[in-house]
Amino acid sequence: MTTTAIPAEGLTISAAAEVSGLTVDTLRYYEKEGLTLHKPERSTSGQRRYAESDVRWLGTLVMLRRTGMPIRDIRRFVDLYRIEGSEPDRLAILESHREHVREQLREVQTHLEAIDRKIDFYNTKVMNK
Amino acid sequence: MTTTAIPAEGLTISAAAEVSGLTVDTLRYYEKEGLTLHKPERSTSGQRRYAESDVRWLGTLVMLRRTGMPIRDIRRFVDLYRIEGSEPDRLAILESHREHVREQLREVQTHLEAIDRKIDFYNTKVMNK
DNA sequence: ATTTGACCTGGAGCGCACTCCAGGGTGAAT
DNA sequence: ATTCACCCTGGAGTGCGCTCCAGGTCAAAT
Repeated sequence: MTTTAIPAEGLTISAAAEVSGLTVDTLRYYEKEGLTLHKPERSTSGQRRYAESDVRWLGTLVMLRRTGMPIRDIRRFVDLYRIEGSEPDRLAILESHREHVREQLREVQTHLEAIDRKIDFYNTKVMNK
Repeated sequence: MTTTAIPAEGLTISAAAEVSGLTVDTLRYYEKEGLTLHKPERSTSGQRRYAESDVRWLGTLVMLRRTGMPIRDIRRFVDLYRIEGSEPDRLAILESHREHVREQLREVQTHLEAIDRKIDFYNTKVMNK
C-alpha cells in the first residue's frame, strides 16, 4: 500500500497540491509560516520540487489542521523537530491534541443527536400535514 | 428533566449568556445578524429579557454553530420560520446539514486514527531510548 | 445625591487562515 | 520569435465570527 508513486525529481507544487488536497497558495503559505519540516528542493530554474517525505509531511499537516490544530500550535510542534531529544515533548503535544479532538468529537456527536431529534420532529410534523 | 427554571419576567442578557454558553456580545451579534426567531422582549428600561423559548432557540443556534453551520446558512434557516408551510424546506436544510456533520465526523475520526498511530510510533521510539 | 453595576447602541477592530495579485522568470511547443 | 503554461516573490486583500469600545441610560444601594 504505497501512495501514488513519486518520481525521484519530486513533484511540482501543483502536483503536490493535488495529492495533498491543499492549494498551491496554501502550500507556499505553510512554508512561509514555517510548518514544513524542511523546505522543498528547487529545480535548476528555482521551482519547488516536493520529495516523497515532503508529501508525507503535508499529510501530517492536513491531519493536524483538519482536526482543528491552529497554525501557531503546529509551528510549535514542527519547531520541536529541530531540537534533539524533543520526542517526549512532541508526544505530549500529540496526546493533548488527541484529547482535544476526542472531546470535540463527543460534543459534535451530542449535537448530532439533537439534530436527529429535530429532524424526527419535522418528519412527523410534515407527515401529519 | 427541565432546564434550570426561567422566571416569567425572563432572563437578563448576562444570565442568558451564562445558560447558553455564549457571551453577551455574541448574543447581541446573533440578534443583529437575524439569527433569533423573535427579538427578545424588553424591560421597561429597554433591557432584553430572554423568555424560555428564546433560551431554547439559543440552544439550537449553539448546536448549529458548534457543528459548523455558517452564520449565513443559519440565517437562511431562520428566515424560513417566517414563511408559512416551509417545514419541508427546513427539514431539507437540517438533513443536508446532518449529512455534512456526519461526513465531517468520519473525516475527523480517520485523522484521529492517524494521530493514534503517530502517538504509538513515538511511544515505542521514546521507550527504546 | 451620588455612586455603582449592568445594560444599551452603532460602529470599529481583531485574529485567523487563507487567497489573490502584480510583475516577472523559464522552458517547451508552434 | 512568440505564445503558452506554469512557476516565482512580496505583499495586499478577504471572509468569517466574533470582540471591544465610547458614550450614554437606568435602577438600586449607600
